[in-house]
Amino acid sequence: MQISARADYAVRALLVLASHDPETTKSDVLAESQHLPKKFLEAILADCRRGGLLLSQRGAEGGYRLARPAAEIAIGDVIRAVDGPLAGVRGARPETAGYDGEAANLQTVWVALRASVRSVLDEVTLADVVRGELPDHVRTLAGSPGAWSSR
Amino acid sequence: MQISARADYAVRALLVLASHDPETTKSDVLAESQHLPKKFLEAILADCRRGGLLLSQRGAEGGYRLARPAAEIAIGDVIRAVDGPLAGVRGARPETAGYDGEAANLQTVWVALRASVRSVLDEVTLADVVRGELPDHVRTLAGSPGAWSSR
DNA sequence: AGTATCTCGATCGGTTTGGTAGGCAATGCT
DNA sequence: AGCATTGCCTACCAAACCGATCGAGATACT
Repeated sequence: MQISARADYAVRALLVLASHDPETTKSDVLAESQHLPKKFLEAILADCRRGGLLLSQRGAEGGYRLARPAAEIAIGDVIRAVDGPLAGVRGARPETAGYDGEAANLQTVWVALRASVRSVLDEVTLADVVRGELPDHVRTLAGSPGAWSSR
Repeated sequence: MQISARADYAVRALLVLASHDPETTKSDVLAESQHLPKKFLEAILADCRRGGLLLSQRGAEGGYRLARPAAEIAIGDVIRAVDGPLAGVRGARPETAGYDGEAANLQTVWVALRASVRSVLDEVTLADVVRGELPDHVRTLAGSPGAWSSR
């Protein structure tokens, strides 16, 4: 249940792109404005391009731009592009589990967990984060007691 | 956002222990009844013991048993015992992020995500899963449209 | 004491992760 | 045409992690 460096960097870079929409921005600018390792970021941006989130332009005056409006790209889309499926059990999808005995109902828990994760990551878009206006559902979660303290 | 083999195995073993409560059960039985690699499971059970979830008895007639009633051990407790914090960003806690610029509000998203994960894993206990009676909140999530299909 | 169990600590090989380096391909400017 | 700029691909590397195992230490029974 960890957000990898790839996912974190990808989201941050796309947030910068979203705020510069629709002009193209070069990777240098993205890396410096969020203090990300340049070459590593390039590899991540390539994943986003292959995932259909980004368009790229080579050569001088080149750079990247969003393939869709920022309001139509969810955080979950970005994570899926760089890390694969949002949630899984031992590398596989929760619905393909096949537990028996006392663990028979465990599958339902994992499915509920995935649904819960999706309810956050698939509802928040890049535009939401840039504008600082998160969906009510997400604001409620972040404002619930103990949300900001470790456990 | 993956459930590791350690976490999956740990939960399944503790579910068996919960159903045998309060008698001690040896790792052999746990491994066979859920088809888990025996020696690997032992290492995982040791983590649970150090985490205060299990009591162990060495030697002949030894085995493991729950340190608390099954209704007072949440799935989240088990995962924390074997994998550390439930949710984090690049190995650190979400609240220690320190984003700036366009990503300033991203921290709130990660905190909401963690709260969402906790709302499932910290509300479901071992006893719930064994009895097949999950909290309403979790049943609603698992029953929501699309919860059982991949994306 | 001896022995059969059973847990515990250390270890190990392979994969993934985070990050770097260099060369090639495409584009625009002069 | 020639050159500077910028993305793209392959390879490489160290460190961490993951799944799994071996040998030793603790306990109970005879």
